[in-house]
Amino acid sequence: MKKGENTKSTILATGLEMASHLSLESVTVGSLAKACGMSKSGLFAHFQSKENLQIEILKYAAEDFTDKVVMPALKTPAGIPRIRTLIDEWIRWGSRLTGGCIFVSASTEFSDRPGNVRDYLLQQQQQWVDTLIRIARSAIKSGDFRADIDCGQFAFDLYSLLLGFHYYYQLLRDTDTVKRQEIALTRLLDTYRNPQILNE
Amino acid sequence: MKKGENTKSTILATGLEMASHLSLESVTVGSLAKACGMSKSGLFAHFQSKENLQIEILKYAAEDFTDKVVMPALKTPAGIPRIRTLIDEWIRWGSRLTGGCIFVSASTEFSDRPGNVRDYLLQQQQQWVDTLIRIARSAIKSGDFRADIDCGQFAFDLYSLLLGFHYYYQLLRDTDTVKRQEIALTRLLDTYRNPQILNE
DNA sequence: GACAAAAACGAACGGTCGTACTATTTTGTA
DNA sequence: TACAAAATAGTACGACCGTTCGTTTTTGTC
Repeated sequence: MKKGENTKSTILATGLEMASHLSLESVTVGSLAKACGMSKSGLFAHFQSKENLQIEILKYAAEDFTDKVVMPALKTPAGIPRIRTLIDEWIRWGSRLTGGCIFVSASTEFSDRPGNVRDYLLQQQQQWVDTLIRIARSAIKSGDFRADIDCGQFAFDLYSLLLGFHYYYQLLRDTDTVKRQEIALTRLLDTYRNPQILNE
Repeated sequence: MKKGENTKSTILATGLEMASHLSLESVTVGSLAKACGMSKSGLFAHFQSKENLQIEILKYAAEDFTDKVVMPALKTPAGIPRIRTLIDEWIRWGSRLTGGCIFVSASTEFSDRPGNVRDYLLQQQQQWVDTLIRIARSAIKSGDFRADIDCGQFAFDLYSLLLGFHYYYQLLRDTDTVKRQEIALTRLLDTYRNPQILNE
């Protein structure tokens, strides 16, 4: 039987969009049920608690994120091209949702709210930082980055940039955001880049 | 008569701490009243709506922020020392609250929620970006920064860095955050710095 | 087409939400 | 000290919250 699973992913997709638009907490069982055209109890039966619903929304988002952001990057040649793909797809992924990347908003929302949601989110985000670090390492191997760089520092720098983008784009709605991000990214990559040895 | 004003600022201080810890939305009239040891209706009478309460909390926070962050910076000699003071005080200001800088969390919370709270917050944040731009301009005048730099870009770069700090510090609780931020800041300042003309 | 399992529904629960009223207490001043 | 004004409290409201439970509908399989 699979009717249930079908409904469930519809619920999660709607819930994800809603969570991005407002917040994870304000995706209430009642409002989500209304948005899905079903009853509160019918929807609730798929999850066993609201906490579970929130976690499943995050899990659903993470799977989609891996598909649409991480995988395409890993398919791109290691080094700067891979990093560029990652950033481009990150921005594109957030643009599909009304409120931008849900992990950014959920992170600020749950950073001080102990519980399973926070634990799950934290694990996800550490994984994301790890991905950034691994991509920096592969850039060293490919020769694009110098060998003596601090990959953890690179992850910090890059994610800061993405957060700046999110903020400028979502709240300020600054029209120069894309340009600003591009300038900052180019400069950041130059900082870590292996000096080109011409005429060798 | 001034008893009321006294109570009001106690309420706002408690509300600010609560909003930083959880979120602006979850500062409910009931819970805030309980935290202040007074009745719901007694507290509510000071504000005319919850929206108003939220705005007044933001206003209260902004006044404190100006006092403790912006003013000390403006008292520091223009240029890189002023920028350093601004950053140091920004970090210190956020550290006083459980959940870090309230403007960061409120920004992600209200970026997609139309209304007076969002309008007020947006105005505040544009003012903040303006402050960063003006500080960059004064750094040009003081000779610390080159004259050909894009001050708007500097504001973007600097605020991205602060957001990265907030994220690493609040959610990930990475112990290297201060070090990471320091490295990134130094590099950023070097990017904009006027080349030192030695032995002139 | 029968039948069990799965899925969705409807109604109800104790609680809390923001807000509106009317009382009561506390305050500053004449 | 009297008294108006300001501040706080008490109570009640309709709405929605997350959750439970029993019922009904839909589904897949023999």
